[in-house]
Amino acid sequence: MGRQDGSNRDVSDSSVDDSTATILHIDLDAFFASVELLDRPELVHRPVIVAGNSARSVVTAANYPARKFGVRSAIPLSQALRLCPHAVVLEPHREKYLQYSLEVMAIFDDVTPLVERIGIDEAFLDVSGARSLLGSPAEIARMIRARVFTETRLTCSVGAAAYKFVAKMASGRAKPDGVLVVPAENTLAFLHPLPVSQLWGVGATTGEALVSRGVRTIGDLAALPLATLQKIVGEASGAKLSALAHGIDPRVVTVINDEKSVGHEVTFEVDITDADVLRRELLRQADAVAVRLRRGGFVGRTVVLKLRYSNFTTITRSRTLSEPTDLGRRIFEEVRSIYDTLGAHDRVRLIGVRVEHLEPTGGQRLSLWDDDDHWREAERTIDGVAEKFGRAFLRPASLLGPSTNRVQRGEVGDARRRARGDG
DNA sequence: TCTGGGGTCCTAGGACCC
DNA sequence: TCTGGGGTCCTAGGACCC
Repeated sequence: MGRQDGSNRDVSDSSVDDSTATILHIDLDAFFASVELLDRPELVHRPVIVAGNSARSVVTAANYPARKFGVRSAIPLSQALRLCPHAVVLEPHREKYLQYSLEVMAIFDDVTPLVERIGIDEAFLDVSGARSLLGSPAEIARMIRARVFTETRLTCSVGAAAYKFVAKMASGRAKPDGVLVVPAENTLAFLHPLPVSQLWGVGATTGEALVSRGVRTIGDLAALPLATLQKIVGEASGAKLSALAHGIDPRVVTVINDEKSVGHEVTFEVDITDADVLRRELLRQADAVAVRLRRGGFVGRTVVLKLRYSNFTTITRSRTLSEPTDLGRRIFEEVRSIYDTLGAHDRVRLIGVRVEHLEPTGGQRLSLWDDDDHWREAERTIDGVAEKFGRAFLRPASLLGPSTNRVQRGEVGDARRRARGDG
């Protein structure tokens, strides 16, 4: 294991046999903050926080000088500024982060086709097939880090291990700007002394439940009888956590990541009581969700409304449709109806729309129009026609005869059904 | 001085079917 | 006759991750 003594950031001990550590986890350091600092080099040594400009913002990212004051991702910005009043707060620029992300991921793709992206700033790489060409995992890690820095001026940290979650935990302990290699035979020696809260999948709730029962380290967790653990965290989670604590992780690096739901939500700057404002927001979100569904080539079967009230209690209400949809109108109709049946309610802090149970539309996406404004127009046309003449009107164009207004409208419905693969 | 927005996975109860 | 059990779908909530 490199860095056992915490003295060197890199794996310079050539006696370490790293040939079994073929899974790399690569994590860009303080990613959003680092990207912002590329344009503001004069701030590099000052505490910098990236957060939205709202009274209810939370910290999106913080650089290491800010972290020294206890500033962490996801804490309220107001709290962060109490911890570190002289921090510089910068607004996020997601498009820019995406560009850098693509650049970095392209470097990973040069190393191996087995790249599993995790969010915008992390990835797993299976380099078992790249060793003969590119060297040992530690050498590959060094090469990737050098390329990332040369090409983007961003630093990243790399964990190398025989198992995904060990690689993930190793990169966390290598941060910032470091490498940590955990060969297979060192897996348990690496894991067992660590606090149980650091195990991937153990969050605040589970961590507290375990510590309150005297389970402090991952070693303690491994010693806990499976049935006892399952009584605490449930059957599935118990089996998983127990396996991880024993250094067992069957997950492999997977390139394909099927999307299972698409949603949008927003927290208002002040709580809202006006039902019309909420309905308008639902319409906006339903449209945005529909655009993303179509862009991805999906229809969804279940529509979910999410509300968070002023006291922070959060509810969800869902309905499964008889036919899956990618239409903003249809999604809106459903969430508005759910919302309206909820009746009188408290002040609303957050509202959101999600569509689940996605299916590919089958066949290629409809290419009648290229941009979403035309799509929206088509939706309104279809729904307008349906309201006026009934759904039966939206039959395949072939049944309607030559080119009239009606036929064109019929074609829209037909093309949409074909794009979905159900007609 | 309260608590973002994007997601995934699991649990649990009830309906319903065999 | 008063009672089983498995499987699946649906819904609501919660833990967790980035």
